[in-house]
Amino acid sequence: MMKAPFVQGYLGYLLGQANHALYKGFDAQVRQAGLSSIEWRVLATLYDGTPLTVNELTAQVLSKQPTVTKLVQRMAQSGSVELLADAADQRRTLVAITPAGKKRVRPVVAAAQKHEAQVLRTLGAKDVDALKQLLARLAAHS
Amino acid sequence: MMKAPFVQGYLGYLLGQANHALYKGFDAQVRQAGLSSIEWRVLATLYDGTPLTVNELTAQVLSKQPTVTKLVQRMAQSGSVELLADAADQRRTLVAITPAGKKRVRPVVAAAQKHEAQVLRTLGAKDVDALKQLLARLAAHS
DNA sequence: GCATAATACATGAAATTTCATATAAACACC
DNA sequence: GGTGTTTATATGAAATTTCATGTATTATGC
Repeated sequence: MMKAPFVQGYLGYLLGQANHALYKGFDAQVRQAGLSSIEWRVLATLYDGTPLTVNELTAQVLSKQPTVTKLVQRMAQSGSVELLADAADQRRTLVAITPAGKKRVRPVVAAAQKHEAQVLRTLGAKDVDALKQLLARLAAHS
Repeated sequence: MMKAPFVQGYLGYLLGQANHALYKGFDAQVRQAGLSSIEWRVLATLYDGTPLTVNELTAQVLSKQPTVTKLVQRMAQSGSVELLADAADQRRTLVAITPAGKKRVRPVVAAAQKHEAQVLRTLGAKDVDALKQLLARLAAHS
């Protein structure tokens, strides 16, 4: 009997694998909308919320600050987002989704919701709920 | 009362956030060992298992094949891994961890286990177990 | 066994990400 | 209200990643 490799039971590994598996399910939709995975994350985050600062967005999209600065500059060029000054603090740059950006992600958001519903049916609503609770707790204090 | 933004309840988002939060906890250890996060994933995956092909490794480290090809070439230069031919299939390249590579990750693996134990105490063993089960199911069919 | 298709990996050029650092605005305190 | 500190973002150069495609090897159907 072989001892299971270290990573197999490691929480960080399992999280990564689950995340990857889930994303693969509709990566195709993201590409079809002409988006990269990180652009998808940006637009999904801004989709129905208020504008965020570069720093806030950095935390949301799990990347580094210079990456996000340049990413949103490119996305502003392509018209998906708009960069605004913050009157209350001139150091900040606010990032807002544009109507064109919304239009572009809308089908992907719909696909994501559909995909989520599919997972919900597969795993069962109760378990998905439990999973979300646990993930939230993990994100909160670890 | 404000409607919660779409992403807040989205499973993929929660997975990403949890993953990120967990990793931040010992990112410092990884850096201290002179590793990037992806090099850490490679070495953790190979740590106590058998050599893997580039393709297998690609799935494990959640990246693209050319990325992994070049990554392991650099890591072979730096002595952390070794690239071997597969006698059974000459198209394949096997990637194995070297003694030097093991030595370099060992403290990080230890830190990871310690960190995991910490999370276990915080969330409770039972819940962590449930979480792992659910993640495994999610990774299996989504 | 030969032709064709499929698989596994490598590679060059282009795009993106990252690190280190710069800049500029707000804050703290005397 | 000036000086030092911290915070928020930008930027240049270097490193990495990605896309498209190339090459070599194995599998398949005839």
